[in-house]
Amino acid sequence: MTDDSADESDAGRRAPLTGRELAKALGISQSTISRAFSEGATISPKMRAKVLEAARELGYQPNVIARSLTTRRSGIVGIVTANMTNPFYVSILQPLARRLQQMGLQTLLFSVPSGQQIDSQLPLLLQYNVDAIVVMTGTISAEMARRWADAGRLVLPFSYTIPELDLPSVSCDNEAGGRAVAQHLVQMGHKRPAFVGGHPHSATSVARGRGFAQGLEELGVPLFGRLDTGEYTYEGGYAAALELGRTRPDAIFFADDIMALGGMDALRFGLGLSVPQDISVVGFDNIPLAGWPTYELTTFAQPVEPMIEAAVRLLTRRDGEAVTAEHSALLPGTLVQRKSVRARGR
Amino acid sequence: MTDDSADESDAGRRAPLTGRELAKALGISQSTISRAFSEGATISPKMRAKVLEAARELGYQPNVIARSLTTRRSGIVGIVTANMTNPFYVSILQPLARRLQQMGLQTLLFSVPSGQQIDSQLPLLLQYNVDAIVVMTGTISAEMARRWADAGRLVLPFSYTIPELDLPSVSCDNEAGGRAVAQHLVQMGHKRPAFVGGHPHSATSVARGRGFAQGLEELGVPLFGRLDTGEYTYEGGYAAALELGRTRPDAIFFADDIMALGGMDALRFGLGLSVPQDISVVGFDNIPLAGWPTYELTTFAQPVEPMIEAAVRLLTRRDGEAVTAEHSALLPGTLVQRKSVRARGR
DNA sequence: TTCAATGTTGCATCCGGATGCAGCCTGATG
DNA sequence: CATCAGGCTGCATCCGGATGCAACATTGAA
Repeated sequence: MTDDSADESDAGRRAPLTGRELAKALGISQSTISRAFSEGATISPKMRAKVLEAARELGYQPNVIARSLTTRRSGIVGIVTANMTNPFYVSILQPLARRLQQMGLQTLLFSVPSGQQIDSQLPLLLQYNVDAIVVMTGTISAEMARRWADAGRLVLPFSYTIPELDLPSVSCDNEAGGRAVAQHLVQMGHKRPAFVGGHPHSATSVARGRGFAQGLEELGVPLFGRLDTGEYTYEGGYAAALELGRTRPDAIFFADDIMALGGMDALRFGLGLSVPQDISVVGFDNIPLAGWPTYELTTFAQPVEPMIEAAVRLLTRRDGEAVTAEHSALLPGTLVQRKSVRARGR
Repeated sequence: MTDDSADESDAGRRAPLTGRELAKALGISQSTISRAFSEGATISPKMRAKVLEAARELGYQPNVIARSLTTRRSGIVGIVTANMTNPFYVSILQPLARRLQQMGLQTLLFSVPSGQQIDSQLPLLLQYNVDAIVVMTGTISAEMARRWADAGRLVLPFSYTIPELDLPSVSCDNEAGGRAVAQHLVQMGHKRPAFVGGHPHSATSVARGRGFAQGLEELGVPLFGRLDTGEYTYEGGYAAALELGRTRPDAIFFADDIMALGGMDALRFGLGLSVPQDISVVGFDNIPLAGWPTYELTTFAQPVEPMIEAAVRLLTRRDGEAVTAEHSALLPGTLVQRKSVRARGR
């Protein structure tokens, strides 16, 4: 634009251009630069265009850190996760991160020991002016949740809920899913269906188990057996299936896919049973592995896409609108029938 | 401590305590607070203790954002990844993130479309004053790499290298791995070994393939077939195995495990072959799935732990010491023998 | 043509910590 | 007891943008 802009664009310069430098080059004030880059600021369209054009030319971009110092917003969303070995979480994490990126948000990954209270980690995240956190695991104290709400920060349990707190959450309708599985199994003629949960107190596991048990009860089939020691892992599912399998159920519903796969391997290799000839297996999540020919696992699919969209919508709300439990999204999933369930004659 | 500290600790306060507030409460200056929290600052041990104690009591923690504005360091490490569906990356990401956390560093997750140049994303990361980036995929232009080096930022290719650039990197000795696989297969009596790579130009795939080919050559066994269309995915491996399998090799070495698993399924379910009776399969990485009883995949294990330690060591270097390609860590892996390779008689 | 209302821009200051420099205090030395 | 060095602390200012308020420009109406 102006003449002395030339040396500013010198490729050799180290530090990135600051707003004041750009302002000087254009003969205007730093405030104007700032306004050109903020949405609703009072600035003439002509001036804004001029600034943006010059910025593009000279490679100026507002420094996010400095900005967040005053705005107290960072454009960063924290994601708290444990157990990333579970493919389901990965199949969430990847698209979620990418969607957030598209919306101009960054993703700060936070890995916590499985099942633990995450309170102790949160102040640290607050330090980074994280705008919101998506919690895929663990529990939060009411006290800490309140502190975050007070600070205008959204805490969003994803794919599970923390029943005691008034937090919005995004999850699949787990209870309906459990019920759907029960109906399917009964319809296919099963008489001795069993259930393997993740943890006895995990809200997710409890909901799926409850839906399953109620669905069976409604159809007059008793729950043949139950174990809550699957821990949402392959190994846990393997061990649980080994134990439960000896009692000869004719079907096992696992509260998630990775446990179901472990369970199938236990039934096949540990007990020498054949799935689905000797026993049917159903999972929950519909991770990619469930479709592999070795497993062909029938499973209740979580609506991953809609869940991510719902989360993104909540995360990109303008402040001011408080977001409470009423904004929760409880989305319906669908039963995906493959080959791990067989009709049993009677 | 002092009397008016009482109302500072009032649980109802919204914004976190600032250094100036804490200073006032203690009757000292903000500079002193700052010094108490920075490593090599000139401050008496007694004063530091007093400040830290009061800080703990009143819940003060220095604001990371403000700090990074002047220091130009943020304590954040960016991790650039594509293809998180590959369990290998997950098995790196999780422990790496946790280790970094232990060192007081945060992890900013950056997901880019697979195989793409990541240049366009990097300025954004620089905006966040990210201290370093760990690149698990993609390529960087020399220009951009230089810009980062100039800014005192470490760019660390992990588990692969970008041959043209003078960057340190952490990876497994892929060529040695390929050679070890060749030796094992020949020793087990294979005469028609084939190779499936990820991409024709991927440095990793090329190195593994070269080691394999050279190893075979040294032992006087010709490479029976080769395909570089595996794309590091299950589906790619499946397709490649289908194609290659028809030519009847007696063993296939896949450049990574996930392709190998796809390949095994293709051989078994697509071609009706039995592994290892009809054909042997070897992978690379040693992901958890490789040990599952359905697969029992023989594979060359990457030394994940040492690789992560090496990365953390490079990432936590004090500045000033330039880190160049000479600091690269090329770590040895080990062949894990399971049941997907069978000795072939004459 | 004049005055007011509206629209733009600049000035000054703030966000929370880091840091160069000056001033103070301590203790050791002569 | 005086003096000087070295160790600590406080003061002032900076990092890069955001923003309330005042000043100025523009436009339209009277």
